[in-house]
Amino acid sequence: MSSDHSSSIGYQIPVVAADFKVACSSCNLRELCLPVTMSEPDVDRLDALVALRKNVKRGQALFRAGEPFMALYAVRTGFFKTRVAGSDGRDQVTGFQMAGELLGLDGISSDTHACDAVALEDSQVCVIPFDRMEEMAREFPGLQREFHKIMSREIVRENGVMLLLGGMRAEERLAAFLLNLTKRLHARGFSSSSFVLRMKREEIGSYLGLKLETVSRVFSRFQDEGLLEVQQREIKILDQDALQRLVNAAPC
Amino acid sequence: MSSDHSSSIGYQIPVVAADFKVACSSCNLRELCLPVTMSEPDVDRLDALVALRKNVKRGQALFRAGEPFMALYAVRTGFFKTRVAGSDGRDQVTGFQMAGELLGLDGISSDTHACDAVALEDSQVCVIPFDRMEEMAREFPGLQREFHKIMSREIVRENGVMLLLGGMRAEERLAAFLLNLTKRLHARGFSSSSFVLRMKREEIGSYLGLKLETVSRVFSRFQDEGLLEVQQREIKILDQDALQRLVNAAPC
DNA sequence: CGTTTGCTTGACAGCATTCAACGTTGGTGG
DNA sequence: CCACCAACGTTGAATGCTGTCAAGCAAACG
Repeated sequence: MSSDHSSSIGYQIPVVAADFKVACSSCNLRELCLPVTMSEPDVDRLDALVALRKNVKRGQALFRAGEPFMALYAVRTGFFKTRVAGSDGRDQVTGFQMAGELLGLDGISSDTHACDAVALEDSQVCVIPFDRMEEMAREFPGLQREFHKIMSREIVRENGVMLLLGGMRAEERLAAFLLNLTKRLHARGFSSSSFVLRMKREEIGSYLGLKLETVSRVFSRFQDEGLLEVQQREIKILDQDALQRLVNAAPC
Repeated sequence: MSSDHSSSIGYQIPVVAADFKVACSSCNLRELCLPVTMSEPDVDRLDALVALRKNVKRGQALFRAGEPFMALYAVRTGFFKTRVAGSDGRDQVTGFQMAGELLGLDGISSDTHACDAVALEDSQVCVIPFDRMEEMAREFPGLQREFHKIMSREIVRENGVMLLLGGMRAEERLAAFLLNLTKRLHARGFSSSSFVLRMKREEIGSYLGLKLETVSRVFSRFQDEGLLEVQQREIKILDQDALQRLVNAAPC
């Protein structure tokens, strides 16, 4: 949209014009992001790794399935969803990413992105050219190890989602989802009992293998039972233990 | 069992006694396994990476969730399933692995295995000490890149399973499962139209988020419709295109 | 202030699960 | 060799959870 406009006034504003030169060494997300285990002097060297930052407006795609894979992206601010498209138009939300989390790992396997990454609110990411990442991983064992851990963590996370999708009932799925959110928000210094959902019911439902009406109904049921308060996207967790018990509970 | 016996006759046969010293350079799975993209001389160096082979009898676990993570395992012969355990005893099969595929990637994230790997038939794996793998990956960009692709491929595979578990109906799930099997068997030089399932109905069901009765029913329905012949675990695909159409078909 | 988008709630239908019985296979021992 | 048992697979009938369809409401946006 903005590029349409710029071309109409006679010259093209390069994409990077809206982006920023930055440094890991001075980033407040260091403890959550790639450099988490790296020593001080090594992190300085990382500054050569993250070339620039990139803004993504709410609703825009950071990348789309089929596009060539060049870089990983670390979420700096904002919130993303990733989704894969089924052959018939169905799509499945495969994850939600917040500050400090990495996007684009799916692209490595075939040098082509396998999913879409869409910003759910105005966001900013650090662009990590993958070739350079691998070069530096060869030089810094700490970076190499951390990167492998991040990929493995993603595999383990998806294992957990498979468990959820494979056998849990609607209430258990939503409880697990909310507990996962609270945990990640807490790790980032936000309140884990009171927060605003960045995604709509339909996106939650897609992620959890439910229809949006079911998500809405379960929210209402949780509220009736006093487990939480819900008003549109505003959530207040009232009984975290009860949610935890739901996740642990046997199916029948 | 054999170690019980050996201790009863007065001395302990070390675990590695049943294992074998081996070389990637002379392995017939080179085109399917880790060294797939590596040049001839580099593969020779890989021989230092794969220390030994290990036999796993049908029903035995190669590793279990909670055990310390030390090595990756490349399936040489046989067939495995991986499963995660839900907190209440439910478990979810997260994958089936055949020759050339890697086991243990889940363990990297926390230095602890996150799932069980169980042999579905007498099997043999190559043991790849992970520390050494990382060392060599720093030395050989080709190995590094291939390893990253393998991890990414696992993430993409799980994305696909999420799509399947999240929105597909029983018939579509089983069709997708069978097509995936035929593809992998074909890549290994086996018939893709006639094969024997290595897993039971319950394990297929767990992987697909279905009960074993449903799996059985859908097999029967496919047979009635002339898509395949099924007799216990023996499968003969009669109409692969129809199965493909099922997977592509819209839900309604 | 009206329109659009997202959320909630109700009634009904459908697909998969549950429960149960029966059939088949393979191994063991009489 | 056959009987028996245990494990696995098949099939039927009934229940139930979630999906579907539809209407109404609330919030966001221009």
